[in-house]
Amino acid sequence: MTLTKRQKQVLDYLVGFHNKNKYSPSYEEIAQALDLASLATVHKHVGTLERKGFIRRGYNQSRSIEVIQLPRSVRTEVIDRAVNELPLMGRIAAGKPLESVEDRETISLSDFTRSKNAFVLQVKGESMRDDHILDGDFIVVEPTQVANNGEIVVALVGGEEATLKRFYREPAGKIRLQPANSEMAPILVAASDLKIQGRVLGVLRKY
Amino acid sequence: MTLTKRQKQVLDYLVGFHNKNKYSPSYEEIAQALDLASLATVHKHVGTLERKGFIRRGYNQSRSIEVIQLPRSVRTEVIDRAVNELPLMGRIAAGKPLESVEDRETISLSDFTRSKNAFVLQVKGESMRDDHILDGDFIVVEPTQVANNGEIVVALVGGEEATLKRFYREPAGKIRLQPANSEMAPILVAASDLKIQGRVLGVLRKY
DNA sequence: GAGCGTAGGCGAATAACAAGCGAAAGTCAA
DNA sequence: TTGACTTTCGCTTGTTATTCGCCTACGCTC
Repeated sequence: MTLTKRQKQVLDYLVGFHNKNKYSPSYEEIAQALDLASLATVHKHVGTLERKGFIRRGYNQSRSIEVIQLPRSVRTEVIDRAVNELPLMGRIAAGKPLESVEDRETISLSDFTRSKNAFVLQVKGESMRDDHILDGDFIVVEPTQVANNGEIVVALVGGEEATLKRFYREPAGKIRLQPANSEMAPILVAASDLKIQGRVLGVLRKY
Repeated sequence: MTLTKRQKQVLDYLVGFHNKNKYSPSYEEIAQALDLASLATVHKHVGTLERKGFIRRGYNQSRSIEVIQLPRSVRTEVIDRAVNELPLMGRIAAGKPLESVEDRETISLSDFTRSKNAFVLQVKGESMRDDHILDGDFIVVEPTQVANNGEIVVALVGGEEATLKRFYREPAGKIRLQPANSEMAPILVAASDLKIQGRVLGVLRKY
């Protein structure tokens, strides 16, 4: 159940009043606080809040309004969001102080996966350095058997060695696995000797 | 069920608004936030989100949109696994077929944040290229006013321009902001002209 | 490339509901 | 019984949601 703006104001007042006085206000007092001229309006608000389950009260009993505590699920929701999604505040180097941002786009790991069963590997070695993937970085990998030219893949050469390289088709059914490091030579293998394990969707780095 | 970019923006706004106000926005307010001229468009988006099961609402009732949270049981399996945590399968370039993995370590965004209120910025420009941070990368930023030598910081120079640079203290109360790009010169400023906005905890890149 | 489905969009008219009023009548506990 | 409350009635006036017709753009299939 949700509240409208006005209903929330009424509820807030009820909570505040009770916190202060340990008893609940009369309709007259509520009307004054909310600048209402008619008790009928107050009555309607109170009725609505009761119907929606935010308060309880005794029929015809004065000052009998009780605020019902919110269940924990609300709190959990907030925390879960905070942990798993980070707000995207904008772009940097645009020349602005990046303060007040109302957009509230968010980033979560799912933005990096798309397919449901991606996994992460930690990179060892410098073979992709010139592609800005460093020793210790984490790569998000989508399992697949095929790849397109130029994509970064995790591949198994000759059934033994797993490597991280860029993938290129060459003439005569050959595949070239190209490291991004001028000190390393490309690997040329027959397509039959190569088993692609996955394609790289993203990179994560932790300082 | 998946969302389009626009739909996600709408949902993000709904979540943000409700977190802030504890009640939901009117269609008018949604339209303004998303820069839409017609309420009909908002209505269609809201309808779609409802059909896809992300929100619930009362027919003809104002401000009645509720964002649906998955029950805890489902959440643990689906979200925590697929969305927020990815299995860490091991290290690559170690020479193994990376199949059978029993370790089941996981990576989640919270591994990148530590502090509770980190946020994300998208990098524009090439100023940190030699540090392997590229145009379009996302950086995870922890808000802070201080930094240590050599850390990458988001800083405001002269109250106007926000930049991403490495931070170094120099003699005589000067600060040097060092880009990681041989074509760019370092910036030297008095400490009083510099306001640090945050420190970079990590980098996320999406291909 | 024509045809089709879906997402995203616009404005304006219409329908529902929320919020308000005043006055009178009803309840309850001291 | 009385004073301090709460309920109820009919009616008005915002505020919001819904709907209709029509448009563009994109990706897919035949």
